[in-house]
Amino acid sequence: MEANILHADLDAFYASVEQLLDPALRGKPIAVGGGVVLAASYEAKAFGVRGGMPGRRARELCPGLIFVGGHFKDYQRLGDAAIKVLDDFTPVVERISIDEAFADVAGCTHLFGPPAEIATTIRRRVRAELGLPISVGVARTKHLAKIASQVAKPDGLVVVDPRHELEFLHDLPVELMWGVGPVTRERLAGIGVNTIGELAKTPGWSLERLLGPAAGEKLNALAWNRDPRKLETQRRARSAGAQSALGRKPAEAKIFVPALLHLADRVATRLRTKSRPGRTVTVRVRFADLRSVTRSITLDQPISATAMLAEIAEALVRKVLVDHPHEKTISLLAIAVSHLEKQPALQLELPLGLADDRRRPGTRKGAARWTADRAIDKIRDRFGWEAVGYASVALGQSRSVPDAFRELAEKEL
DNA sequence: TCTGGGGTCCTAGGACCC
DNA sequence: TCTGGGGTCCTAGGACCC
Repeated sequence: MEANILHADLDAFYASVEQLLDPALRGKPIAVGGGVVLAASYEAKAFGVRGGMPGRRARELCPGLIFVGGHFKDYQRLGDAAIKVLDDFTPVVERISIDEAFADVAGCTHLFGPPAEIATTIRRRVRAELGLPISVGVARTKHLAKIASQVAKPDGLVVVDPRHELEFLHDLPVELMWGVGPVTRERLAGIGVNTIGELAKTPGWSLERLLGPAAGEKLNALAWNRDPRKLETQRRARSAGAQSALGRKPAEAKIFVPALLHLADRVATRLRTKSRPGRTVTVRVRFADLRSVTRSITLDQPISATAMLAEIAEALVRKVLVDHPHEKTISLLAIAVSHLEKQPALQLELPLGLADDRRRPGTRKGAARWTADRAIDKIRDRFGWEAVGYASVALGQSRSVPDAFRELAEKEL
């Protein structure tokens, strides 16, 4: 069995793009974002600056930190271009995010040489054609290839010889494994397990007791590099959602009703565009102390109408507030739709003549809404998102992340 | 003026059916 | 009639990833 799986990962992607576009930023600690750090350059990471960190905290850690506004269109363009380089070698590419993908080169080594050579060519081309550093890991399994690319960073290549997989793996810390975050790392440390080798030696029943049946089984398999996963080139999204941090707002209808309408508009429009209505609606309400609560309902029929989604979300939020009568302040609202179905575009939520029951959204009211949504979708197709809709005044001021950044994170439905 | 926004998967309890 | 078991779906919460 050869090491045919590549994992390619652009280094500090957004920050590298900024340094590419503005040479004055090269070699300097920079952060993309403002209120919150969306990405940090390696120079900034050296000071402990991390993605997701509040801007103020980042400035404390790194006094010379330079904040730059995001060139989101360029991120999309350059991320796509980098993945396209992989596509030139093999059709078996699984894109994980804007800046990261797996490729299986088993079928093309006769054309392009051994996997390590292909990886070297990919790195050279991305550097020459796009001006960006990219790290690549090469191994026999996805999990190992992913770890190898992390080890290779920044701007490196690591090939794991199939004869020496466990030697490579077992000295590494457990948190390099896919699926081991802060909580699991601490739990493992509690039983004296810090490296992947120590994890491999831990009996299965012990891991299962500590982490649950699925995680125990999975981690043991990964620690011995028994990772049977194949590349999935055509993954469909299983849910779609939108959220908005509100700062601190009173838990009142005049706040959450318009905010939910705005979120429902974002989500439902995406569902309609892709003809993927969904049956389960989930809302999340975060309180002032950052604890959050969810409520969900699963409908008999899938929905994608903006007003319908907004109404259901509103009912669920009211349920949350009834269950938490002492919470007077909310700091975030979220709507997600799951159990997505695939329906022919013209069949969406046409009136079915059923009673006006919340679980049966195909009502007479539904017909008018369907028409209204279609009208709004059409206007936006021609004149852009801002031309019409439910732009929320309530969200206007506190919107901390540009819409363009949200769109980068959206998965293809 | 105390931390973003998009996702995936797992768990556990309860309802319900066979 | 009572008891039990298995499977599936729903709901709420949580860990994790980019």
